[in-house]
Amino acid sequence: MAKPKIEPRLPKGMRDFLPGDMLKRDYVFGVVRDVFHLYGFEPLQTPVLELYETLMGKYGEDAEKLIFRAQHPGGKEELALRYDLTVPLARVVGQYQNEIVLPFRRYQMSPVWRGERPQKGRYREFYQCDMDIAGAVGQDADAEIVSLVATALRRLGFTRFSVNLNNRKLLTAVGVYAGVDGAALSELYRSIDKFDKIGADGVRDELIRRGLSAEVVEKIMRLITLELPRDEKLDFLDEMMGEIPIAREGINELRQLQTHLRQLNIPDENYGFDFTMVRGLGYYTGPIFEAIIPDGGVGSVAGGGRYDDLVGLFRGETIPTTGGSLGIERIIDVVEQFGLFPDHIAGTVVQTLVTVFDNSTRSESVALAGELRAGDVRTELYLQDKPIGKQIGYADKKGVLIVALLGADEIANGVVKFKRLKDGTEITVPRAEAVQAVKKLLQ
RNA sequence: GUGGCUGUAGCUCAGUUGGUUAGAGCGGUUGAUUGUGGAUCAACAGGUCGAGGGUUCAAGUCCCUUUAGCCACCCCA
Repeated sequence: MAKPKIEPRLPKGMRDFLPGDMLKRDYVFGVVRDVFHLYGFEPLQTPVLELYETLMGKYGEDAEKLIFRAQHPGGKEELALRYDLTVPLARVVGQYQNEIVLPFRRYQMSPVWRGERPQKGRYREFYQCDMDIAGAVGQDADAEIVSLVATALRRLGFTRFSVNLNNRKLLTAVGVYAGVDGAALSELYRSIDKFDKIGADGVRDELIRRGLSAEVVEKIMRLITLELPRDEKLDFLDEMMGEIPIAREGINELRQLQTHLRQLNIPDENYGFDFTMVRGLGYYTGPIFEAIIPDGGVGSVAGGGRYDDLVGLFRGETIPTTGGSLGIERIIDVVEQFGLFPDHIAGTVVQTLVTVFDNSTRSESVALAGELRAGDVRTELYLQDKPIGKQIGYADKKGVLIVALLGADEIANGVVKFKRLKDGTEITVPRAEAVQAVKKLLQ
């Protein structure tokens, strides 16, 4: 074999999805899309490229170093690949004030790009599945998002999962309670967020290392590591911090959220409170959530929360907004890991391969393929000149369920023979009944 | 940005304290079998051993540099 002139390879952190992968991905995207529609969310698509200035100043300094710049020679606009779907949404809500009626529910399933060092489960191009409601203040809106996430996970076949709830306002209150604010507060969040990874002792050590007094650290630890039944956690927080206005606000919001989730019939075991859960993005202002699948080994599979100030950056007024994102790449991994793909997601879309015996029968095979397609049978016509055994072998390797055999004998008798490969069943039927016969064999 | 591991056939990988012509499995092609696949058997094709430099009589193997990939940290989905 001659060495190819160009070595085939991908840019760092990019992936190809071969047909077998795509069929699985399309299935997951399809389930999720149906759930979006079920909850009344409308599709939105925005360009891959945004003006650089649209993206700047939204994600924080570190994140912005990861934004891909995009330019063509002589280009006058400063362009960049979108970093997420939330900022484009905010731009859209600011830009189409005549067309968009609030509250605006939209979803978007699209790739985003980040110039990070790739590693397991992290790529430079990956899909996000975002749903957001712009222009809704109440916790009924937050509950819609959480409920949607729970429904999507259920429909994908997960039963044991938990949506963990917290509130940015409570985290702020913890800071007040502990006498920490400003930059030290975000450091504090960062440490608390590591709770899952390094445990209570690890967090305690880190907080002390950050210069907090032992007394303050103990106060914080007691608050965030509550080992209480869910329904008592908020009461306890209320007792401890109820005097702090922002805490009272946060607690009330979570109470309302919980009430709405009950009304929406979300099973009790599928949500709970976790006051160590922080969420990275800086723009959250109210209730936040993260969905975890036990034993999934991938961290959270969905997350989101309320961010009341972001959209206002693109519009003269504040538009309270809440939303979330399904970690679709991780979800696909876990669906695979748990074996939750339905049987009909096979390695091919082809239901029937029409074989060609030789050039004298080719036109009849072509005609048969046309007839099967007219009958809505997904049909591939064999395109090379090879022995019939090779053609059947090709179908078998590819995972095609049925082959159509149409030789001189069959043509002379006006019939066609179908063979189901998994069990070798063969039936011969008149041409007029071909579609019917295939559909029967497929069952 | 920091650290660790790994680069040998299309893919997954062996390759001994340095020693003659670098191997296996899978995959590919052809045939045993010109109207019937999976199994088996046989044959064939396919390699500047990531790149560059060094040590040595001799380097896939040892040393240095470099590059790419993977993993962990940071951060995040």
